[in-house]
Amino acid sequence: MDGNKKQAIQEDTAARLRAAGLRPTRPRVALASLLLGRGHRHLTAETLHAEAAKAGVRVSLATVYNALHQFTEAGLLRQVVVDAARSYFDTNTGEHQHFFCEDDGRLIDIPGDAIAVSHVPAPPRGMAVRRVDVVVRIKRG
Amino acid sequence: MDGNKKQAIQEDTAARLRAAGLRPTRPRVALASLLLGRGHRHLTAETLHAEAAKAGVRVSLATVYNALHQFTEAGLLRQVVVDAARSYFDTNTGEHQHFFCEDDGRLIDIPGDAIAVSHVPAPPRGMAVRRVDVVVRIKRG
DNA sequence: TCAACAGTTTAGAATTATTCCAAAGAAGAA
DNA sequence: TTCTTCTTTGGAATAATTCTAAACTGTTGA
Ligand SMILES: [Mn+2]
Ligand SMILES: [Mn+2]
Ligand SMILES: [Zn+2]
Ligand SMILES: [Zn+2]
Repeated sequence: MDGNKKQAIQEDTAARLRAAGLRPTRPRVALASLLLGRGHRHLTAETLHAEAAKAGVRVSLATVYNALHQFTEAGLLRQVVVDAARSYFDTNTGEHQHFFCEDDGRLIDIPGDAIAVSHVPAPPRGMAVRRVDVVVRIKRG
Repeated sequence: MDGNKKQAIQEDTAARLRAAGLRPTRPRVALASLLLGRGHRHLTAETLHAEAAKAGVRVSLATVYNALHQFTEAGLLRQVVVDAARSYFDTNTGEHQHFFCEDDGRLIDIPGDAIAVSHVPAPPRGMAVRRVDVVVRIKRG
């Protein structure tokens, strides 16, 4: 990727962060560029940290965790809970669901209009539905 | 609960464990009796450990974890993943789904015949669907 | 009845993911 | 610039869970 394009992406990213009420600091711009640059992805804090390192961005793991949570709060990411051991973050914030491969821990998107959940009962009085998550657990065989 | 009834429950439990290929040891019988005695419940290792202690059963936390996993493997329990922080176990192994209250971490059953997931796409070639989990996340307000 | 083996329990250490902390650094406003 | 407010960060702290190796117990078959 040439320098001009990279800079353009970063300015775009900075604008998104500012719009979300987050200071476009060097670490945040770098992480957000990595995250939001290349289509939809599912990744963990460790994954992102490693990817940043490979891209020559030196950020602490604490900063990666901070950024992931702040981005999620800001609606730039969505957190996916499928495995008790680790937390996944999803750059696809649109309505969709997931296959979760129990063999290798991989997540695969299921378009939101492909799947339908019907007859969800009303929640207990005083409670509001925040989201309906569907996880289709799959395995080899 | 009188002694006779308690003993009857324990003999019943021992039989279930034996049928599942698990030696009916004192800790396992005690835990299984607590778990399978009183209707459907959702609980964590800590919860069960505390409950055992209150019932006068001294078992280590390691044993609680072992038992929960073995019981799950044997089909006496089902594990529910809704919160990245802790693992829930469900004494209801029938087909059903859950409300998850994000305020207090409580799980509420949704009968399996009340909810329906349709148009689940076929999994990738060579993969089989193990289960479809639906979590309706709710909160106050 | 009981030895002997295999499976089980357990205390405590280890592991792992994640969060916390307090000091040093960087961004925005003036 | 200068000042103020966020941010970042290395390292310590947490918390859930797993591991380990030694002690213990259920089962079996002499
Ligand atoms: Mn996608
Ligand atoms: Mn954890
Ligand atoms: Zn996704
Ligand atoms: Zn349930």
